[in-house]
Amino acid sequence: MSRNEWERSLAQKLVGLSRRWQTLSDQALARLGVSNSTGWCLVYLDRLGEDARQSDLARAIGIREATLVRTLAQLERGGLIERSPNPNDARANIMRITPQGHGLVAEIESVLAGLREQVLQDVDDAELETMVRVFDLIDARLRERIL
Amino acid sequence: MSRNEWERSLAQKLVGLSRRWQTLSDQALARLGVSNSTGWCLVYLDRLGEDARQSDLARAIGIREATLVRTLAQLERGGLIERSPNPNDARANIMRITPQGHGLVAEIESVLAGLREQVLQDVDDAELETMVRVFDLIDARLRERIL
DNA sequence: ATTTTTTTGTTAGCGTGCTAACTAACAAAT
DNA sequence: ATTTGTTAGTTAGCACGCTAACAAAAAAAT
Repeated sequence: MSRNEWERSLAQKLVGLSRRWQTLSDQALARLGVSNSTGWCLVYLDRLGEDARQSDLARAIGIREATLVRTLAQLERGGLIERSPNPNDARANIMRITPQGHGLVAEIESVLAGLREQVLQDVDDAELETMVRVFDLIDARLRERIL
Repeated sequence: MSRNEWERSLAQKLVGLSRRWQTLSDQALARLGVSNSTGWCLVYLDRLGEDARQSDLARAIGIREATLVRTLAQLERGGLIERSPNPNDARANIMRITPQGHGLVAEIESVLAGLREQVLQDVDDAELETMVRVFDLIDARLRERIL
């Protein structure tokens, strides 16, 4: 197997893996009434606190602001967050997690952690750290080529 | 950093990486008039030959048949493939790559290989093979939990 | 021969990422 | 003070994955 074939194999498996993992997360979170996307959004919002901007949240999650808008609207519709105008800056919103939403955060993290544990059970610590390190290398190259 | 934190890190980076890689592939292939999805579809179709079923093609690419239908329609609209009824089986189509489409296959593969080479330049052979191996481990667990 | 099951492909509609183009508000420069 | 630029958020519309439900044909079972 040539280097090129290994590379192609990696690229293909990466994409399929990512897709399946997200699908599985969606299924696992379904009984909580959130998806992988909305769930992560809630978790990060909780972590960042109430003085975070939507742009901060988007960056933390790794999506565009424009994409986040829809996700937030879904969470708001579901009664998990509320948005109100920011008195200090009329452009910005203040995002607050409702009590109902707050009660979900820990559960979401727990479900996702359990899923990861199962899915990664065959991967030892050294391999795990290698993967993360290599992902960072790859991501750096991707980011410098994007745009 | 706990095992759980490493696992979360891996999951997050995986998804972001996959998304960015696809975006970059789309950009790189744009001047050929195909996207990452339609490009791969054409490449696999070429590889499988003309007696392949749409279901075979979908499985090879790793997407659902229903998803493939739209992709094939795009390729057909672009004049890169043609579909005609299969005389041996009235349910099935015969998919043929047009001369124009055929001329693109090698170029698509070349562009994608070049991109991979750049993006993976910091990853040595051992790491590459480790990644592929671990991906297979993870994928097996994912697949056994899906549905 | 008829009924039942499986296969093949399709449509419809959802979810979630993206870019481009926009408004409104704030900040900086002149 | 006015112009110019930047930042925050939004909308509109595209791409491409998915599931569910379907029609038509083929294959298998009775």
